[in-house]
Amino acid sequence: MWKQRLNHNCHKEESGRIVKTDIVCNLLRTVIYTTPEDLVPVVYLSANRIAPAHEGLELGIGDASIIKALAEACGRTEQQIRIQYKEKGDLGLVAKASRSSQSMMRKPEPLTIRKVFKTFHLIAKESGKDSQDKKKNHIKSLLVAATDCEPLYIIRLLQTKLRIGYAEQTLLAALGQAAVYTEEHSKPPPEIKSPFEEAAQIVKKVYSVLPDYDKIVAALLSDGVWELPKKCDFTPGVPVGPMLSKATKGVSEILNKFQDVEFTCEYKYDGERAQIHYLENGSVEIYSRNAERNTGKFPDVVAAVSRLKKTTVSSFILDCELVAYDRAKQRILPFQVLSTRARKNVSISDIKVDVCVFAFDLLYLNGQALLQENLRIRREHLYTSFEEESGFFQFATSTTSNDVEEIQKFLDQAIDASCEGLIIKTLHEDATYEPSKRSLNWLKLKKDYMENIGDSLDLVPIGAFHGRGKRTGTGFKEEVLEERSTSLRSKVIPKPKSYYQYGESTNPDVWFEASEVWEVKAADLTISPVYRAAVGKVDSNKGISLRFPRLVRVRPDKAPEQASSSEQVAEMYTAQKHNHNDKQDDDEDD
DNA sequence: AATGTCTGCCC
DNA sequence: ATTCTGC
DNA sequence: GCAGAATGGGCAGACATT
Repeated sequence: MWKQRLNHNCHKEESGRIVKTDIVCNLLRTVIYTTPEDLVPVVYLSANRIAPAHEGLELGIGDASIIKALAEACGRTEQQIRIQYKEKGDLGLVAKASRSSQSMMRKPEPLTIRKVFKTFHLIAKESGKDSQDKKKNHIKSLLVAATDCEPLYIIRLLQTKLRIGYAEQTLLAALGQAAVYTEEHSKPPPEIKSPFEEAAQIVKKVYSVLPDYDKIVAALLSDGVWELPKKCDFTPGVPVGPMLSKATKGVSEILNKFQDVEFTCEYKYDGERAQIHYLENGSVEIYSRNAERNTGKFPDVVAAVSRLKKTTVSSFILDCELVAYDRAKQRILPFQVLSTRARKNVSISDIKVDVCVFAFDLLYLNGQALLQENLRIRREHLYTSFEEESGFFQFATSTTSNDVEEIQKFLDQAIDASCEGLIIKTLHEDATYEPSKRSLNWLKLKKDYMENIGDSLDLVPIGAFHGRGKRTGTGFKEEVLEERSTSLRSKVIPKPKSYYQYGESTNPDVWFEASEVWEVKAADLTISPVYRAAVGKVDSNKGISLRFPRLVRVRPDKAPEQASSSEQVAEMYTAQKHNHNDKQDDDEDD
């Protein structure tokens, strides 16, 4: 009764989301008709997940462990596997090409979805001494039993990189469509014109407020897709997908998009997104942008919101940014400082980096969902539900204006206040909270999105790593990438020049002669434990690196000698608002 | 006990 | 995080 | 415009190794 085979996943050659959705839809229909009890594992594997994000279950397996398992399973050295990985650019393909050398007395049982899913859970649950060996052995057992294209997909599932143009949104659509086909419970309501399309939207929306396949699959099987929103609603205690924003290039684009509607501008704080659930029974949970449970990392935040909620408040869900904060100097601290905080089972007395909550939205209050309310209403509830306390809990600074110069000025103020920029939100029109949707409703404006503004450096490529896919992603269009690759191929040198400065653990696949100049944009400059640009200028041992680096353009008009100098890089670092500490100077250059 | 490697998760 | 690409 | 797949820096924590 549980014979769904893993190689249902072998649809790499198909192109187009519609076709892929149909294929998965048919798989799901088959499972629903034949072995509905398998639908949960089928859906999880198909989503390339093992549990809801907020449950914190992780495989704890990466390329290194996979290479080790692969080497043992096919009787080869790790080095051989690594070389082949470089050739093929895909560990799954390496697995597929390797025949297991494990001598089996008997052919192992064929793999089933259930078996694979179960094994993934066993892998996730191994911990403590020798756990890495145990995880590796679980992987080997899967590889030994795998046939046809199964090794390929087992490895890719373990890497969480299916790379077949198929991911969560396609699964959700397929799930909705399959439910329409297999509807036994109720016909589509008469007002519904395109049931497949609408069923897909229903499942996506439900998943965005209740990201839990166990619950959704159970409800689909028992009551059907048209009842799904009633059975699976937003639930306090379970994280909602946080509303996201879209990048814009400048104030004029914003005025363009929000021509005749009222909007507000808020500081965009540089910290960690947090969704704080406070339930009637007094329990508190803090979730990250990606729905990870972070409660144990922020006991100070739990205390702050509990203390600063007004007495009329019995439950809430708060959307906010947690920002490192120096209470003595009343200053926001950089993200890099926040990231040094301890993460597990933190005691308030051990906290070394204080945090201020900057609150900007309220999704739930005293038993009532606010998601469907306009921002104006939600924000009023927010303001009346909490007491501000400097350095502990503050409302995000905001202003309401549609004047170009005022907004520009407000952006400058935000940057001066150590923020990344602004978030712009409508107050009435399209102003409901849309979980997970990268809708137009929220726009973000950062200096580094604006042309000719923000930090931009002229850099010389001196080393490179081989990519592992067909396309690449940090400012290189395919054509430019091809050009640069061709041009630099003739500049490859066997060893780095004696004057190159690089960390011991920096081992590029190829080194280049200094030959061309690239203009690179970044959001920030940071002190780096690995890179050595301008080493000694700002920190005696560490260099400077870029946050969110991307290629803007190649500068054929510039020679390597005209690239940004160490002095310039150090200056740019020091010029950043945060970095007005006092440090000494030293020697050297790039 | 100290150091190194790997992983997950922030941005 | 940002950016690019096929649909 | 959506969805997916590429890509970046840097930190703590868990284990493994020395």
